[in-house]
Amino acid sequence: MYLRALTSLADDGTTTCSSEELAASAGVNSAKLRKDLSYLGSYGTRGVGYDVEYLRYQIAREIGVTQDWPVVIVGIGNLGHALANYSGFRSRGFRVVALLDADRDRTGETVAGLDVRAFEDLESIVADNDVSIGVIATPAVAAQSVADRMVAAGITSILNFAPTVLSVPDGVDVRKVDLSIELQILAYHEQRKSVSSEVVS
Amino acid sequence: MYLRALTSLADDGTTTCSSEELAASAGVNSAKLRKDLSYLGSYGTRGVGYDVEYLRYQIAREIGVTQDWPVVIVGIGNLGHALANYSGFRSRGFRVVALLDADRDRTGETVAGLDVRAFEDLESIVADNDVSIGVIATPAVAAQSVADRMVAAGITSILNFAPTVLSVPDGVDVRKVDLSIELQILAYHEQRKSVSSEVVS
DNA sequence: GACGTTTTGTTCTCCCGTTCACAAACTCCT
DNA sequence: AGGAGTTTGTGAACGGGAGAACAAAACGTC
Ligand SMILES: NC(=O)c1ccc[n+]([C@@H]2O[C@H](COP(=O)([O-])OP(=O)(O)OC[C@H]3O[C@@H](n4cnc5c(N)ncnc54)[C@H](O)[C@@H]3O)[C@@H](O)[C@H]2O)c1
Ligand SMILES: NC(=O)c1ccc[n+]([C@@H]2O[C@H](COP(=O)([O-])OP(=O)(O)OC[C@H]3O[C@@H](n4cnc5c(N)ncnc54)[C@H](O)[C@@H]3O)[C@@H](O)[C@H]2O)c1
Repeated sequence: MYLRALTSLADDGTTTCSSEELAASAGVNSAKLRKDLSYLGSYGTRGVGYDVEYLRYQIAREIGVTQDWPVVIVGIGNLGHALANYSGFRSRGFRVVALLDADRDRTGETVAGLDVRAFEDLESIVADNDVSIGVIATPAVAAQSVADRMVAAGITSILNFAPTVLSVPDGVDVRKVDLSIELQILAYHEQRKSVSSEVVS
Repeated sequence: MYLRALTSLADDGTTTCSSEELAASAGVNSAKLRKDLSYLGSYGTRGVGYDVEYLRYQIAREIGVTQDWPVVIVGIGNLGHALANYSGFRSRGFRVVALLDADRDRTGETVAGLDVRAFEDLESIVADNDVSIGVIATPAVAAQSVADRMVAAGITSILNFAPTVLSVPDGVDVRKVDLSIELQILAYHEQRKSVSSEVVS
């Protein structure tokens, strides 16, 4: 989030910023921001603030997005199409090297300038491109088996969009994005709002 | 997550489950699960476990997804199309009542059986359908102004996909889904893995 | 009806992230 | 050069979530 805020400040032509300003753009408390940054090193100047470009680079280096990370996307349906077409990944240090789908009808289709390839090609693509990050956008029932194949092929980080809990060996990271649950959380708070207003009225 | 795990168990024909089993399907610790459920009430039976269907209904009721929540999606680009076509929302208590876009070329297009309508129609759609949840899938530059319009129209919960911090009045909930940050988190751990293995070798 | 077994509900403790608050460090002005 | 003003970096206090552990409750068996 700080990286994003800094990039945005740099685009606006800002060269220097205080922890207060940066915290405001990132939407957090300034003390938290300073403590977070202090774990990376002492990149600020007391009485002055932080150099936007310098700090931006330091954070990018710490995260590891100064290099380009190759990524494969498996499951080129509704969501897979959107992800493949998204330009924001490229500009933030990620490069989609392959789109894979089990459906023979989709194989050969071209999405965002890339051919959709057969799921069987996973192993060779991962090996050839040194891919360590995989995205799962298949239906939930297929997700675990896709994850297993990914892990066997050498992928060690998975971003999962399917609404299912994946089990993977130690050493493999999984993050999941669950849009239905996000909506349900909103609905819960929404319900509580209307309940409490009913009590008032 | 528990709701999803219970639905999945119910689909498998399971009628009763222990906290241990349910925790395993949800991917959490069983003590945590029991404590979480205890906030809702005492729905289990000691020595037996939980009745799957009964507990499922109780959680759904608590969250507020026994009723259908009307939702509007603004920004029918790559991501908006995917969201509109997603059937999982409907089955989890949400109903997409309108798709809105500022681009006149998109207006009139039909996506997932719904006409894409002009962004100007927001106020009347929200009022007519009693919409309280809005999804933002526009570019980042437009997100804040869309959010402002939503709030003015009466929406009080926003799910934001644009990579930007939204500021909204008190009483309005915002949740954001940031896919680039998810990938960056994976990349960070990935980088640390390779650094530590280099030290070993 | 008493006893052993199973499983929940809850207490207690630990740990970690967040925030406050302030000393240290830097700049600028006189 | 020195003092006033500003802003960082960090020690200390706070709060809350997570897990271990156990008492209470239900069930089955004899
Ligand atoms: N579309 C959304 O907006 C959205 C929102 C939330 C969650 N999701 C989740 O994301 C996932 C994908 O959603 P979608 O709408 O794109 O579904 P989809 O059905 O449109 O696409 C799924 C794709 O995966 C492919 N596939 C199926 N099994 C496969 C396998 N074993 N190996 C490789 N590819 C396989 C299918 O051929 C298809 O192209 C689902 O799990 C869904 O629940 C989607
Ligand atoms: N596509 C993805 O997979 C993906 C991934 C991560 C994040 N995002 C984010 O989601 C958002 C949408 O991404 P996308 O790829 O669908 O972009 P897109 O450009 O394909 O679609 C954006 C849509 O929003 C509409 N729009 C623009 N300004 C508007 C306004 N003021 N009011 C209403 N509609 C307006 C445009 O006409 C367009 O149809 C972006 O902020 C993007 O950063 C997308």
